[in-house]
Amino acid sequence: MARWDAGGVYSFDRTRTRADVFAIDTPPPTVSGSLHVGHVFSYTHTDVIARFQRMRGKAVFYPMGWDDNGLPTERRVQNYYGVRCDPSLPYDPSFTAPDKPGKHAIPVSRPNFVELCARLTAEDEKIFEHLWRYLGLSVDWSMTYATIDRRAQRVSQLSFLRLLRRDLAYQLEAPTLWDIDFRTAVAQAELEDREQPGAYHRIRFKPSSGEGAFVEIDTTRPELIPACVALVAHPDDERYKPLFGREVITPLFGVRVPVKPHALADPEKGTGAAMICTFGDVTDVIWWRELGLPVRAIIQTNGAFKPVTWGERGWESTDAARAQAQYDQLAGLSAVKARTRIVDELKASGDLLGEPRPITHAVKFYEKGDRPLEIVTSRQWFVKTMEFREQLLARGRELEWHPPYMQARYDNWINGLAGDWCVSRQRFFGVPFPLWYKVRVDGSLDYDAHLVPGEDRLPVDPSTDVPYGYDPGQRNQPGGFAGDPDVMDTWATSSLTPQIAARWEEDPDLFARVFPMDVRPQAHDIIRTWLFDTVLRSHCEFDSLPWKHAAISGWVLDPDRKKMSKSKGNVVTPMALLEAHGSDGVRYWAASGRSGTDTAFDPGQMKVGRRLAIKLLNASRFVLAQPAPHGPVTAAIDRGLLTMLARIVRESTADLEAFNYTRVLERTETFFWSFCDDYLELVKGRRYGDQGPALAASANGALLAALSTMLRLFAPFLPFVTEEVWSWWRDGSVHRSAWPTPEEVLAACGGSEDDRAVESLQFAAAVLGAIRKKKSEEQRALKTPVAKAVVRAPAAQLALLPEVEQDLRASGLIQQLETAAADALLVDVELAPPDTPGEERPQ
RNA sequence: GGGCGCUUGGCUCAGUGGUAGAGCACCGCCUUCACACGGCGGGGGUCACUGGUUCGAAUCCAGUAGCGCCCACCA
Repeated sequence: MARWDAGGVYSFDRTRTRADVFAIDTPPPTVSGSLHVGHVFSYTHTDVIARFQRMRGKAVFYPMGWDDNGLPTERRVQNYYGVRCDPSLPYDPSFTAPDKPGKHAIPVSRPNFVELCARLTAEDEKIFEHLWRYLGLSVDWSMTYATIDRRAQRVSQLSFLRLLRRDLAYQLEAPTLWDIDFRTAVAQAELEDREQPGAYHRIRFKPSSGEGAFVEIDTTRPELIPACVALVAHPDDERYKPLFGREVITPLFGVRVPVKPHALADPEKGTGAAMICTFGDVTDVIWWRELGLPVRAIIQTNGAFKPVTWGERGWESTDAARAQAQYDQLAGLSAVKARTRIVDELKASGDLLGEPRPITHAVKFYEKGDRPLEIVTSRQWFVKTMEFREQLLARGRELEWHPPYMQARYDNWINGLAGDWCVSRQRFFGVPFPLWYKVRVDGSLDYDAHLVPGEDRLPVDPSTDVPYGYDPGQRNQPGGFAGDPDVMDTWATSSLTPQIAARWEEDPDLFARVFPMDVRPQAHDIIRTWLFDTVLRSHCEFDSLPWKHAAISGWVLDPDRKKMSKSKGNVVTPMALLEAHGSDGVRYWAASGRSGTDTAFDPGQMKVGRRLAIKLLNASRFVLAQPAPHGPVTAAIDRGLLTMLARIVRESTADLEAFNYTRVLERTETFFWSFCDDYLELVKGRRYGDQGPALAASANGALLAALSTMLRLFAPFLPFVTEEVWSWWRDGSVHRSAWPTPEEVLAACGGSEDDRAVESLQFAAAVLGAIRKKKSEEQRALKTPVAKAVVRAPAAQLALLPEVEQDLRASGLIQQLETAAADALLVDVELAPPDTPGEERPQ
């Protein structure tokens, strides 16, 4: 490793033009988590491609980023140091974190908190880099970035301001998906469904006229009755048609709400009528918006029912005193507790019909959260995506997907988009929105009056920096300014990794040499987030794809076919693996996993990889012990070997260009083993001069050419062992050597392919195999001489015999060799008697 | 509900029109002068199921089932 660094083997040559560059948009791993075997797996895939392209002569732009931005870091810092962020506190320059977290979290200011985040992530990054180097990633370590560093912040804020200037970013107060524990908005892309137990409650609503039947609905969230603003049913539903336009009275609270028709109401579900609340789920939001309903919000940002004085606008009740009394019981409670309470009240009032019927249903969660999402009205920043849907689908078709079927996930996601991208988060550790608002004389914020910094000032922190034309004393004062308190979604920054790594608008020369990049390697679970968002940003800013290829890797599954993850406790630490099986061994296993395919964690394969590396070491030692000069390759089986190898080189080059690395490794390995088992055995005697110097030179020439080629074919997969062997006899690094070409291999044996020579080699190997089989069947030592061998074969094959006979006699220890015509190859083998003393090599 | 992928020997997987393959595991043999962190050999599969196309199907087409994943406005 030290040698690679010292020689600048992996340095990016920025004098090269775009056509000679291969640029990789390396995924920045989340440093707050630990690296697991899945990282080793997918990063190896990328490294194989990087090494191949480098040997092909490309200047490989292979940076490394650290994703230290966002909630995972916040959470880790909170737990590691035992602190919590309180933005209202002033910065304390003398603050030092305790060695161990105490019982109670220590409140610290936002700048102090951010300092702790930076300190901890810096330590994590060192550990990560060590592992990557140990694994042998051919990253240019002079080009690292972190998603929270100044460069990333600058790019992130710059890109945001550009979107804002073009009206592609906007602010809106609207119902937003909200995590009540993290107390932040979350985006559609961060949702996941989880099966949760719940129960249908059948509730009756009294007609406001006092006449006619009660209207019954089923709901899983009866606690939201005070937030009910309407009932809804399908427009064609005969049962409810007469009710459309009329009003009903909510139970317990006595609020008059209309009955409305809407096509989304499913007559098959429940009673066919549903309660619309502000807001129980995303369907409520659609109904509320499309039917123009009022808001009766009751859930606060912490998930508790907010205190309400009944009688506010929109909260009229036929019995305000009763409504207030009912509601006072709920105020301050969580949704779950409120549900229990209200069910008791409904039972008492007779408005709950029958018992709740338990069900299991999918509920939306923030993917990192522990409690179901609520929908809370708040002011958030959005980036326009809906209007670009068709164009983004076209970008998806333009992108080359590996494997191709992964494009379906991208299309699926775009076709399912429900709204623009909410990019603001009510968190502390992240890239701040680079703007301020004017404060009106009455102290309220004028959100339409942004104050934005010049691009040359970026990055800014609006909580400490001051907009032009103002002085710090005017912060939060009437007539003054106030900083936007939010930070951006981590994906808002991560979606700019090509721009960050390529130093957009900072180093235009570099940017022009590497952007758009060649490949984005990533896993399939973040196509809807990272890949999609990156395409969006590039499309908006540059009207182009950010890269030409998307190389999608699968997951590593444990033997039970479950995704390996920390929470399941089935993760093996990567460092222990690398130490146990060797980096080449682990890489061998990883490289056997095809693009997009989930792969079983398999230490057995790592052992095989290590064995291959050792075999390569030993075979190389044999090849390089050149007992006679090497010279022109003339013998048939030597030319056959190089012809086969030339074909493998041709196929492997095409496969690696197409990101199909598994096939290359498999094919090269198969060739190498037959090279060891058959070819080396066949030429062993000849190369020592048994058949004279010319034929010895032919064997040695072929051995050297084959070894040189195989080492280079293996180099992207097994960088350590190949570099070691290369250093025994060649100058420089194998990883900077030229990728082999068929022409180069054939040049060593006369310049053209030779089918007949290939057949000769295969024929000789088959005869040798038959002799070995006989010895094995007879349970005799391999050094047992063959008293007599009769090769029965078609005439065409027998015609090949003279060219390989001497090699066969020597390697098979054949004393008497005869031939006979036959339809297919069959070898009669007669071994020397067991007690024959002359178990020695015939001359 | 829509979509994608997978289903080949005990295990992990190649193989996409022409007589079923590899590695691991298993069994047997061999300390051969590159390699016992080794080598050689062997047993083992009606290629999920049904139908179709074809001279011929693991391979192409249609459908079915199971598993996994992605997506969706699941009151």
